[in-house]
Amino acid sequence: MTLNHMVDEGARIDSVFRALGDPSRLSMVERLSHGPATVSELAEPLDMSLAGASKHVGVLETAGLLVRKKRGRERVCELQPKALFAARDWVQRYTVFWNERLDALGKALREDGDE
Amino acid sequence: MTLNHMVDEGARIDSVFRALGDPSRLSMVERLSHGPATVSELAEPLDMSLAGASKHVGVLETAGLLVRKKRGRERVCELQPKALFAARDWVQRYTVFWNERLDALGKALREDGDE
DNA sequence: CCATAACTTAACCAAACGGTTGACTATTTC
DNA sequence: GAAATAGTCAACCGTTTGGTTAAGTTATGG
Repeated sequence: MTLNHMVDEGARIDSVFRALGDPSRLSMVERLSHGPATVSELAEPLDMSLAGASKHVGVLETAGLLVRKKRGRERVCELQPKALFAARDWVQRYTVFWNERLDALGKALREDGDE
Repeated sequence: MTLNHMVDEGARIDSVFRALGDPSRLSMVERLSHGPATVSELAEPLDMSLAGASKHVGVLETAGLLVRKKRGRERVCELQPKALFAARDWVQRYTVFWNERLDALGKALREDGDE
C-alpha cells in the first residue's frame, strides 16, 4: 500500500497542480526525479538568475513537492513523492471513470453493429 | 491500448497542469466527470458571474480538457479524456520511479537490519 | 415580433506571477 | 582573515490572472 498517508500534511491539490503548471518548475521536478540536487544545479539549465530559480524552488516546496535541507552552504532539494502521489490519485480518479465510460461506449457500438 | 494517441493535438502538459491549478476549474472538471454540462450548470455552484465562469471554461478548453459544442442557445461542455490521460501519464512516470526507489530503500533497510 | 435566456466579448481593475537587481548571511577556501 | 561561493530576502517591474460590469449575439417561448 504505497498511498496510505493521505494526511493532508502537504498543500491542497490545486496548489500542487499550479506548481506543476510552469515549464521551469516542471523541468526541476524532472531533474529531481533522478535524485537530489542543489538549487544551483536546478537553476543551471534554466537561463535565469539564481534568485529566480530559488523562488521557483520555494513554490514547489510550499506545494509539498520537495524539501530543502541545508548541507554546508548549499541547499539540497529532494522530491517529496507524497504530493506527486496525491496529484496522480486525483487525476486517476477521473481517468478510471473515463476508461469505464469508453469501455461501455465501445461495447455499445459493437452491440449496435451486431443488430 | 487506451492511450495510443499522443499526437500532441492538445495543449502542452504544463498548460494542462496550470488549468487544473485553480479550485473553480477543478470543481468544473469534477462536475464534468459525471457527464456533460452547460456553462450555466458549471457556473451555478461557483459564486461568480456567468462571464467569469465562461472564461474558466475557456481556459479548460484551450488546455484541451474539454470541448464546447453549441446546442440551441446553450453550450454543452464535455470532458476530453485525452488531456487527463496526458497529465496522468506525466505524473505516473515519476511516481513509478519513486515507487522503485522506495522499494529499494525498504529492501536496503531490511538487509541492513540483518547484518 | 418581443422579451428573455444563454452565452461571449471587450474593457477594466486589483492581485498574483515570473522575472530582475542589490544587499545580506553563511560557509568554504586560500 | 579575506575573498569567493551558495543561497535567501526585499524591492521593484511588466505581464498575466481572476474577477467584475456592460454591451452584443443567437436561440427559445409566448
